[in-house]
Amino acid sequence: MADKQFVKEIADINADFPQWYTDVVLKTQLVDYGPVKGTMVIRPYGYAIWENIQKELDARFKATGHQNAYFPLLIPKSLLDKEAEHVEGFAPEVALVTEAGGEKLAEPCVVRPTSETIFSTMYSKWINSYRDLPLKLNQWANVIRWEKTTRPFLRTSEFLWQEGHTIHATREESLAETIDMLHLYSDFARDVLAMPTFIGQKSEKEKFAGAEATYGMEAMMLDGKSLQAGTTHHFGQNFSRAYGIQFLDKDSTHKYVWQSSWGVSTRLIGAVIMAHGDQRGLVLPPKVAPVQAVVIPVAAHKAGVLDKASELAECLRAKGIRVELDARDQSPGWKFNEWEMKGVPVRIEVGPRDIEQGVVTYARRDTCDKATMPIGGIAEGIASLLDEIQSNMYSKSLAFRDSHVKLAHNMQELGKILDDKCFAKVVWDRDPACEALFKEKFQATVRVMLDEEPFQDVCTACGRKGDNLSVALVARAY
RNA sequence: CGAGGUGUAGCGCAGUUGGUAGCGCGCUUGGUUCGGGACCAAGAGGCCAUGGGUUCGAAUCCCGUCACUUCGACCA
Repeated sequence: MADKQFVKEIADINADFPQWYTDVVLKTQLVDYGPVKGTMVIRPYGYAIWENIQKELDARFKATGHQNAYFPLLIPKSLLDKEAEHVEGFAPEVALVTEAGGEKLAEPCVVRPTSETIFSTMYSKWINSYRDLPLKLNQWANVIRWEKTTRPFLRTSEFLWQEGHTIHATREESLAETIDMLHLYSDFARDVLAMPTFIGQKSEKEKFAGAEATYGMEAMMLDGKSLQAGTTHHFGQNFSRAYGIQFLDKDSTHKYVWQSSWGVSTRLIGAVIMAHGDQRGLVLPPKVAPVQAVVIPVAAHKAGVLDKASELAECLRAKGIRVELDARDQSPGWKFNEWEMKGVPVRIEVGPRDIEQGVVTYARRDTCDKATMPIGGIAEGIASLLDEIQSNMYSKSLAFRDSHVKLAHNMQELGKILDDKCFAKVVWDRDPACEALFKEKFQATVRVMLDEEPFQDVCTACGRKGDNLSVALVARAY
């Protein structure tokens, strides 16, 4: 429940950011811990954020020729075992079902940690001809990965996500899909989550188990740590060979399909919280906020106030704004704080004074500014204010990010940059030993390799020249 | 899985050298309030995480277990 102590506890968000994060997700009633360790109960307020993310993303998937489907939660263990690298990568974290209905199963099933194996199995049955390709499916589902340590939204044993699995006749097409989806994600993060991201290829070490290449979208959190907010994978023919997904091509020969997969999860909610929050709690971008505007009557007992407030709420609702009328019997100040903590973008106050002057008082969450606007045309006014907040939040995030990225020419600089809670751009010769050095010295990792020209001709880590130099983003990460 | 921390009312905590349980918030009822977490009054709510010791007596001391949590290693 919202309380005074909470506002004090998070007074300095930089002092203990992870703690602030945990407090805020629990106390704003986004989630509770589940009875099974590492699981979370997503409460309605938290789930509504996910629903908004789903709605926006799903529309983008459909617009790019994808369809939704659903595949089973339980996967026979033997299916998982077919792709060697994949099994090895996921084995430590799969949950295994060995018994059901009081009897031991003939073959144990894994609870899906991801669904490449089952998609591939079905694809092998469905695909005959090049005419069946491409096939671009997505599913909204839950998966289970038995992680060692967990944090709500960022890493839980069970999480919700979407996973797209596509198969194509050619390598080029499948690679293009992988890259296109990466951009779809980062556009989505920018336009909907108001969150700038870095995109690029993952290092060999950070690659998805079984993939030929993995691409990632990294977002900067307010404490200067990075969060992987989405990934896309190009599998080449690794899975199609393991699962026998073949088609008869125009040239009358059998060929293996080329495959991609991509996903984002409820972790995006965590990303939004950690990218925009402040001392008072959540700050939600209007496009994902469960409640975009809250109407709070002031002196509700006085004649006409409650009527006016509910009339206003109705007017905003008619305009398609997600609005809530808070007519609870609490003092206005109490409500102000609660809704601020919950990150509602706009608060509208209606009191006798406003009514008399034909205005409403509003406060925007992103800047905490308070002003008035005329009651006439209120719906249009609030709608455009929401747009303004959405774009302002992005500008603010972008400015923050850009001022927290620095070039590291050598290891001394890199250490300093990371300690200043910034991201570093390094020049890297792609030697795993250099990558290991980042980790060993600074507990930092190569997040992604950026599509940029090297800013010097030697590797930041080892100082040697090389013909394989690329710019990489190095940061400490969640 | 390693290292710390914490388990006492729904939440946050106090509880002194051992003597049988308290505070704030929240909740219920009634009343006054209402422009930044209002006030008064009356209530309800506890196997002090758990199992074993020590003791006349344990929330308190000792040992074990479990849970949660933070930091590292691993991952969306």
